Parts: sequence; structure tokens; C-alpha cells
Amino acid sequence: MQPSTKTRKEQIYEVASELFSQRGYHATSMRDLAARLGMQGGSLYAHISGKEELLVEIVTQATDRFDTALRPLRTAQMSPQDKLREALRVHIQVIATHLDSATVFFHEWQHLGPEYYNKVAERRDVVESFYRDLVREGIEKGVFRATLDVKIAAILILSVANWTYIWYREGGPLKSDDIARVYTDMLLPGLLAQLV
Amino acid sequence: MQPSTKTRKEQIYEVASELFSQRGYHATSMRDLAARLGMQGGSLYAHISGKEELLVEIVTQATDRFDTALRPLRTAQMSPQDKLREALRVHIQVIATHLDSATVFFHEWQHLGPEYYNKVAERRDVVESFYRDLVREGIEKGVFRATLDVKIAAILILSVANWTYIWYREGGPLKSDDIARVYTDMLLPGLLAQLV
DNA sequence: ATTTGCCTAACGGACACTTGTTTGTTATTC
DNA sequence: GAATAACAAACAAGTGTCCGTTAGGCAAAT
Repeated sequence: MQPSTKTRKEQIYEVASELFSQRGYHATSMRDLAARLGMQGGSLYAHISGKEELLVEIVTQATDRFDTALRPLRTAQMSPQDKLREALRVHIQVIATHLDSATVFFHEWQHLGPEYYNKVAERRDVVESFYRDLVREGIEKGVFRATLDVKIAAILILSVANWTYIWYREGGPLKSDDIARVYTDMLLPGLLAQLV
Repeated sequence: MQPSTKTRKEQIYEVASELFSQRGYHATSMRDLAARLGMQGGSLYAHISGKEELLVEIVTQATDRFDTALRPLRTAQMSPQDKLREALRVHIQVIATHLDSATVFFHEWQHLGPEYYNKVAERRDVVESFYRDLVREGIEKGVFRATLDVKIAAILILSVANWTYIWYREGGPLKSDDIARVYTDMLLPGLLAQLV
């Protein structure tokens, strides 16, 4: 019988992620967090070094997930349209399955101290450049329109994927795979080169 | 000679909007705000009733702007595609010209107390329903695809428009009108009914 | 089986500081 | 002089963190 119980530290990150997402980082006190875990505020320090550690970790996990999901696609042998479909699918899935930490990431990363701010800014660039490269590749292969503004097209795709954190809720009519499919079907006509 | 100086209250809202946008509502103290205005923290209360008033006002102004911009388009006699183009243009323009309050709105509205939360939630629904109606109208007129999922199409459009607050910066290469045009050109092929 | 010792986690309280707000006083403007 | 805006100080409550104490779990020894 494998123990399925999370470590205390894992519990702390999870509940912190939830509270930070709902209330905001600064509006969540360590006493609130501890109470939600059934302990006193000072006890958290047996497991973590401080409040900022929580934010750093949550944001880092979020960016790791995006990176992990998209990275394999960089070198995948796929058509640009299939790659777009798959990228949207995994991207939206990351958000859907970790809504709290995605929300914390989108709202709070800029509030990190200088050291972490720069690291996270770099990782955001990596995701953005993934989509730019995807669009660029599509153009070079003659699949996407040569007239596309690579940066704007990438931003448009990223907008659609990221805004999911605002409206998606588990239990709704659409699964993340479905959303990605519908989105891809709507975006592709505006990306694909004319077949005249 | 007309006085061009803003009232103290207007200054307070403006600086609050800026600081709340940069740091977050809860991470901005009234003393910080006052210092930025060249006065002491307690002096703010000669002009406003309290901190929440600031947030309420900033968020309310933001939603008012979206409403004011989009409302005339509800009854405008335009083709669906032109209406989409114009809606995106004014929507993005609101964000571009009031980046701080748009950011505060998107990040902080959920932190309002119950009374205002519900009011703002309603106003968000109004904007969302504007885009749903636009898509529905396009379908009914046979201009947009009958197979479109009205809700998802509306959300997709809204994603694109709203995410502008993340990446748009004044002084960049693209004006909000240009962005709207490029976006519309990219979105329309995925919306328009086939012309076979 | 019981006892002992060690370690870790949590308690309970405290510290130094911050926060939103209030209030009496002072300064400025009309 | 009156009204308003700003100052300066204070209040009560809250905040992140620290720290001595207690409690519980576990392993080893008897």
C-alpha cells in the first residue's frame, strides 16, 4: 500500500497557491494560510524559509510546466498547423490543470524581487519565442502566409491560450482538448496561405 | 486662461491607478500613495473616504470606458465584419490609453467587497455578451459560419482584445488602430462563412 | 512489552514593524 | 474670518518572522 499523503511542504504550496490565486499574494497572510492547514502561523517556518519562497516556488512551478509542455514540440517533426494545434492543446491543458498557480503567475510574477523577476521574465520570453518560431517556421514552409507579422501572430495565439485562466473552470462543458481544437480551427484560416 | 490643473482628487485616482497597477492594490500603502503626491498619508482623507473607494472608482472607470466604447456599436448599422473591426479597435484603444486602470481592473476586481463585486461582474457580462451578440448576428446574416460556437468565438475575440494589457506599451511600433486591423485580418478568415 | 532518548513539528507568545484611519493643529487661500 | 487642505502624531489592528516550550513519533535499549 503506497502512501498517497502529500508532504507538509507540498500541502503548504498547494494551499498557498489557492489562497494567493483567490485573494492575491499580499492580501493573504501567513496566519490565514496556516489556519487553512490546521496549524499556527509560526509553524509554517518549520517547513519554509518565508513568504516570498512560496511565491517564487509557485511561479517557478507554473513556468516550468509551460516549458515542459512546449519544449518537446520545438523539435517535433510535425506540420506547422499540427504543431499549433498540439501547442495550444498542451498550453491550455497546463492552465486548466493548474488554474491556481497559473493565475498567481499571471498576476504576481512582476511583484517578485529583482533576482527572480529577471529569471521569470526570461522564461516568459522562451514561451513567447516558441510561438514566434512556430509562426516563422510555418511561413518558411509556405504553409502560413508570408505577409503575417510574426510577432503579432505569436501574440495573438498566446493571448487566446493564456486568457483561458480567466474563463475556464473544471466541470464546464468543454475539456481543454476540445477548446484547443476549436481554437485551432478558428485561428488556422487566418494563418494558412491561400490555396488558390 | 482655462485652468488645466487636475483636482487633487483626480490626481489621487491617477497616481493610485498607477501604483496599484505596478505593485498591486494590497501592496500599495496609503503612505506610499501620499508620498508620490507630495503629502502625508493622513491628508488623503481630506479628499477620499478610504482605500477601497480608490479601487472601486478605478475599476468602475475602467468598466465604464469599455461600456462607453462598445455601446454605440450595438445598434450601429454595419456589416458584422466591420463591426468586429471597430469593436476591436475601440476596445484595444481603451486598454492602450488607460493601461494602468485596465490592469488594475483585470487583476483586482475580484478583490472588491460583495456589493461592488457583483456590480462589476455584471458589467463584465455586458461586454462579453456584446461579443456573443456580434458573433450571433454575423451567423444570422450568413456572414459568419453557422458552425461557430458563439460563446467560444466571443471568448476568443475577447482574449485577443484583453491580453493587450500585458504586452502593449505606448511608444511601440504599433498603434492600437493598427493592432486592431491586423487582429481583425487574422481573425476574420476563421469566422467568415465559406464563399464557395 | 516498556522505557528512554532523540528529533521534528507544532504551539504559544512575542517582537518590530506596517497599515488604514482618525484627530487636533497649523497653514494657506479666498 | 471662514473654509479647506495639509501636517504630525497617534491608535488599534494586522503582518512576517522568531524563539522557547511542548507533544508526538520513532528507534534503540532493556
